[in-house]
Amino acid sequence: MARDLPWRRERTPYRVWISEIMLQQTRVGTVLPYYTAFLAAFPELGQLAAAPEDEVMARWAGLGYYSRARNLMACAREVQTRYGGEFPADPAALRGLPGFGPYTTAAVGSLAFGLPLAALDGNVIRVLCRLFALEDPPARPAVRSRLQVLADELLEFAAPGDWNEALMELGARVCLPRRPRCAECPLATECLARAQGRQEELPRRAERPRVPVRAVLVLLVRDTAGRVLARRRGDEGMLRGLWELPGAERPVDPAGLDEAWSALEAELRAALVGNPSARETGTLHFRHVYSHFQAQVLARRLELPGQAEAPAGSVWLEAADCVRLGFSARDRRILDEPCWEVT
DNA sequence: AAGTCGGGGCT
DNA sequence: AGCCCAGACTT
Repeated sequence: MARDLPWRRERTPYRVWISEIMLQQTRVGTVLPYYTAFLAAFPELGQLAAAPEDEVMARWAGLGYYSRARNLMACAREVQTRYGGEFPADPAALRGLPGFGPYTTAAVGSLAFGLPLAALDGNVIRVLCRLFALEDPPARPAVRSRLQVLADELLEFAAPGDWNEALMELGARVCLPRRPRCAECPLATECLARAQGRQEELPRRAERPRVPVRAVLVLLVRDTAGRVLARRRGDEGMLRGLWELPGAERPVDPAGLDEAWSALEAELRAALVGNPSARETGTLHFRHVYSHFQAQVLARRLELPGQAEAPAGSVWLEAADCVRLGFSARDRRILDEPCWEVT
């Protein structure tokens, strides 16, 4: 039995599109609340196309892979101006839109328009690698092409949308990455990996390089009025366009973390607070993992007497603004932390 | 073909 | 702490 998910209730191109972009590299359970809020804020494509960038980014904040949100806005505007506000029911035209790669083109094309395109996502890749006992790691582009051919051949042309959804659902709920539930699988008798007892070994994972570590120091600075010091990130680099708490970071050998934090705190407090009477009221430590590095985060909560001038590039935010504006998950965690270690 | 780009849940 | 996820884009 398939799950009852909000984007399955009405398969309109707009709703299918939003869900597919959000679901890229992101689990259903994570997407659900974002999807609901996003559709409430932008019920139709025209409203998304006309929305200010900051508002869209704020709705996306915390989901990650923010280029998806930027492509989403570019795509909405292109569909509006070039296709009169309606997604084109054509594979090549869809594939040319921002954020539409091979998977999303097939997913939106089949689910929203019934186009005969086989969607190859992580779930389907796993199912096919096991079904045909493919030895080669699917991370390789050559293997990916072969999988696409297999998926194309299997595709049920009478109902490509239902077929894609069913295959992905099978991967998500039965053909699990670890401990697949072969007893519940309708393909168990056809599955070559299962016949060989190797369903747990396939697909073969490509080994990953160890991710570097960065020491990160973040300050939650509040004044007497309860305002919080923050700044908007620039237009380049990671997390661009999002808001952030003042912080500093540097690459570090895990053994030298304490020393790195001390140095970072010294420079940051001098540059930002510059006030020796700033009172430290709490501290917080956690690890935050990004795509290609991990951050060891030390956060300090500071109370500043009076109401000082904000340093260049920074502003004092009211509490309501802290809720409304788009902060990354790292800073959202610091802003929402109820239980600081008292120092 | 490799690197960049977030975040969270499960084991 | 490692793994993986309804990937796309740049170099």
